[in-house]
Amino acid sequence: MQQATSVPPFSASQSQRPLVALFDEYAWFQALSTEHQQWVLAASRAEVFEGGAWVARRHALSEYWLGVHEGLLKLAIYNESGRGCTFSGVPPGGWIGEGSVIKHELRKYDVVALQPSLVLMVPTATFQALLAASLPFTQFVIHQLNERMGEFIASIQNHRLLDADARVAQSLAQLLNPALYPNAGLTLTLSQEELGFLTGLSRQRVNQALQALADAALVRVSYNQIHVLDLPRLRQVGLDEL
DNA sequence: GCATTAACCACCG
DNA sequence: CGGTGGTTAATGC
Repeated sequence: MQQATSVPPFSASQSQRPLVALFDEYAWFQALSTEHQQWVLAASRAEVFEGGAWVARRHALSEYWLGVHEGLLKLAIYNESGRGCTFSGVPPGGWIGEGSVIKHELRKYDVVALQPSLVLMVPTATFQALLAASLPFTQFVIHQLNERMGEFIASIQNHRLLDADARVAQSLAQLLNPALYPNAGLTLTLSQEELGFLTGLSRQRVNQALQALADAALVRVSYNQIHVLDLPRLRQVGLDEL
């Protein structure tokens, strides 16, 4: 894995569209006053990361609040021997890193791009200023933290109570949680190996589970992609027996 | 028995 | 070629 191109000048993004068009897709941005929107646009930037690139490193200063505009990120920890532990995947529409930004802490996990990704980067100072000045922004952050807390609790429950097939189903469903990831589509470009890291299962077991879910017409699997056909039923897999 | 691991190979891009 | 994924045999719980 290599660092992606990272020269952060003050200017707007090097990518195709103007920043305002990117940010305007997010409800929290639309809820800001015009003045507060200008704060964001003046200080933020968009950056493209290659698949496999580090977006942020554990133990580094959290300089940005990160939004996934396109692609897919994951939150994970790697030890010196290269063994990793994946906590969460973050599809388009997801915003991460409030915790470290709010607490002025070093980042507690690595952020890796699993696919070529366009990431919106809001500087820590801007985030703090919005939190202090904007009620809509504060409400959004509380909602976001609350929603993700629920997801992590569900993750622990899934891990301890559900069989492997249901755990895979729940992990996929979590990646499509509209409250956290409003811009995620129904197709995930994600290798079965990565889904194994995400669920704590072997690649082979994930493959079995995906075939079972495909047989039940809940998903369709193709090369490096998983297409969700029936999200409501996928969400329900394994939970009826609890 | 069921799941994981390693190994091998075929296929896709 | 490298990444992905289907399969199998050995091993572990």
